[in-house]
Amino acid sequence: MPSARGRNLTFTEEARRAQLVDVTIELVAERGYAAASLGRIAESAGITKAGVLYHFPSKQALVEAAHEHVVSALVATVGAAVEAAGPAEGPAAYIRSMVGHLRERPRHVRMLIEAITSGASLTDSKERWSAVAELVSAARAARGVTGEVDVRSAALLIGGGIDAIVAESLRDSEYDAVAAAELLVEVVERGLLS
Amino acid sequence: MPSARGRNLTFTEEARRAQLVDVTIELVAERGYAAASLGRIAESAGITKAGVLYHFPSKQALVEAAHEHVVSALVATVGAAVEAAGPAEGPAAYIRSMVGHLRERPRHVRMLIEAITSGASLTDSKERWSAVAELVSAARAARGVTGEVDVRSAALLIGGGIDAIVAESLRDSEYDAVAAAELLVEVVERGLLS
DNA sequence: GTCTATAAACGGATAGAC
DNA sequence: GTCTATCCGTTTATAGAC
Repeated sequence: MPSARGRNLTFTEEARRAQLVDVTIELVAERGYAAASLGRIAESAGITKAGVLYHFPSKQALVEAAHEHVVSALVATVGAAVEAAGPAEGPAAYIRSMVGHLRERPRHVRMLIEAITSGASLTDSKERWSAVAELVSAARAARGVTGEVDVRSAALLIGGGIDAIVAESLRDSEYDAVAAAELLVEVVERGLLS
Repeated sequence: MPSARGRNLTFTEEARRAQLVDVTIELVAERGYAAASLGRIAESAGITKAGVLYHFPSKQALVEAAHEHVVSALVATVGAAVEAAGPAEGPAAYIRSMVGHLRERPRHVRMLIEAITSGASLTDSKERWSAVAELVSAARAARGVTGEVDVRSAALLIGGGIDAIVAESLRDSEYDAVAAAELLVEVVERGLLS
């Protein structure tokens, strides 16, 4: 894959880039976006500000790379889980895999939050809920459920529930996110899929 | 009420403080926390940076005052609505008043988001969900519902749903947040209160 | 009460040495 | 490929005039 630098990357370059993306995610996660300055990123990586800017043309490019990395990991996991499940179980698979994936990657969660609140162009809200809305529609069709439901709102409620569960398990590691996800699945089944 | 400055405030001081809190909320809402610098706040208020720091000892103090203002308005509205409703209708009243209040105050929403993501000490997550959890418990008792439910998770799902609805209506003013709130009420009734 | 002036630190980014 | 050195803008905050 050609890189953002317009040529192929050497192995060491690739490794450095990956390391920089990694420390960026960590810094954003632990101390917030504002604290993730070039200086601190460089320090965490063991090089200097200028060194960082050799690998990425600007701080924004680095942050975007970090954001992309996090999103790619998420969609890969969740996409596979949803496809593995049948249409009738799509929403449940989505909920379980989202909660499972994010619960195991607290640093990714912070990164996603910052990206969303910073009005990131990458995070089209519609992109998220419309995919979930289709899962809901497909599940209702597969189950032969009659009646009308606003699938957009249904999707938003599912997404909001997931966010809340993940956020809580981030704050309190004792919180049983898996059980909460099962409750959400049940509520969705009873309230939206029947 | 004695002020943070350790004495009573004159009327003009009070007015200035209120104005500064107001422009702070507006700036945070429109351009994000990072863009709400002392300089821009001062400019928006028609005075200078030093002038701002006469009224508030630091930028952080000003931001905290703005945050408190927003939270106070929210809890006053929602608290009244919940008390006006009976125990059986507590969760529904909570959902409707939260969505209604925040939908009418988009700037407050942004302020709240920034406060939460900035790891504000003021926003004890437990403080929010435990109050809602009690509403759920009371409603179940008032309705004579049997069976066990994790009220903490129930409260989190309600809160997450509200957040998602409000966020969406913030992004798309065409979105029917009131109808979405009714869907959430219905889902809660069917999935958590029966 | 609000101003000017200024300090001191930090932000991202560039040039050029090695 | 990474460093030193530097630039320039911006930030919060203070001192002291008016």
